[in-house]
Amino acid sequence: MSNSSEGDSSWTANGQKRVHPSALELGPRKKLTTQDPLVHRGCHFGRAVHAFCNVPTLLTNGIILLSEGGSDTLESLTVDERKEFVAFRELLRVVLGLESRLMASSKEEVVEIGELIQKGINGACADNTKGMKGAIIDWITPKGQALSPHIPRNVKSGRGFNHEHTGALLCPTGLDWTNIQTRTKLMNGEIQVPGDQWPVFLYADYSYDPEDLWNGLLWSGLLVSAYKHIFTSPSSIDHELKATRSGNARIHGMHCMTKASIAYVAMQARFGLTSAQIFSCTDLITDSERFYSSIMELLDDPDESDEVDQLITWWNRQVFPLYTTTE
DNA sequence: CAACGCCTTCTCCCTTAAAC
DNA sequence: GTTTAAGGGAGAAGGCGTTG
Repeated sequence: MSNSSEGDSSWTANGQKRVHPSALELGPRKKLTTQDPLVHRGCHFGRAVHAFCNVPTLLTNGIILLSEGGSDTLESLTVDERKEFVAFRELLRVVLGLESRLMASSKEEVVEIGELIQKGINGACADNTKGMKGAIIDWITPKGQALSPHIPRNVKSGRGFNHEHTGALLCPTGLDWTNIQTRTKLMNGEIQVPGDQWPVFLYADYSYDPEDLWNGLLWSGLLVSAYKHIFTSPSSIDHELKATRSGNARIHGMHCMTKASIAYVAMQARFGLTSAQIFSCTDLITDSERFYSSIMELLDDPDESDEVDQLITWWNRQVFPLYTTTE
C-alpha cells in the first residue's frame, strides 16, 4: 500500500527526464498518476476541518499524544495544542484506516503521509480561490444591473477598496464606508484592516447591529452562494439539479456543515473581494489566517454555543435541505 | 423498454510565473 | 535556487436523449 501510487508513472522513475507523455504516446493522453487517496481526503480536511495547519507536525505531535494516552496529558496542553489535537482526531475519523497506518509507520513515513494530506489541503484551497475569483463577481452584481466600473472576472486589481462595491462589502463593521475620508484612507492603505476586524459582507443584508453582535452575523446571502459554490457545486447556486456530477460535499459524504467550513468559505469570499492577486495565509494585507482563526474562535467559544447552534441549523437548511429534517 | 453514446459539469494535475 | 500559487487544460462522472 505504501508506494502503490507510483504504479504507472515509470516515465518519471528517477525524475531525470520529464518528458510530456503526449510526446511518447499516440492518441489521447492517458492518466499519468493515480492520486493517492490521502490527497483527496486532505482536500476535504482543509475545507471542512482545518485549513491552516502543518499536517506533518500535526501528525507527529498527535501520535505522541495518542501514545501517552491519559486525559491528564490533555489538560496540560495549551489552547492551541489542544485545538491541534482535536483536529488530529478528526483527521483520524475522516480518513479510514489512517490511525493503524500511522502506528505502523516510521517517522519518515508519517511525514510523507502528512505531506500528501497537506498537498490536498493546498490544492483544494488553490482550486477554490480560482473558482471563486470569477464567480464572486456574479454574486455581487445586482440582478439585471452591471457594476460600475465593470470588474472583469479574471482581474483583481480593481477590487478591494479600489471599487465602490467591493469596498463597501469589505469595509469593517467599525468604519463608515460612506464617509469619503474613511474611504480614501482605506484605499490608499492609511487604514489597514487586520483579519480580526470583520467586513460587513458577513452580515445578513450587509448590515451590522452594534447593539447585538450576533444579529445577522454569518447569515449573508453572499456567504451562502460561496458555500454552495465550494461544497455543493457551483451550479447549485442558481438552479437545482443542473449538475450531472457530484459536488464536494457529496463526494466526501458530507451531510451537514461544519464550523470550520463556514470560516473557510468566508475566508475564500473575502479573498475574492480583495484586490490581492496572490493568496497567502500569512501576509499582512489579506491576513487570511487571522481572519479564519478569529471566526473559528467565536464559533468554538462555549459561551456562544446557543447562538452557534442556531446558526448551524440555519445553514444546514440553506445548504443541505435534503438532509435536514423538516420541522 | 433497454442500452448506448453524447454532452455538460466538476475536479485533478501539470506548467508557468512569481515571490522569497 | 527553492518554494508557492495561478492558470489552463484534460479526464472523469453521470444525466438525458436517441435509437433499435
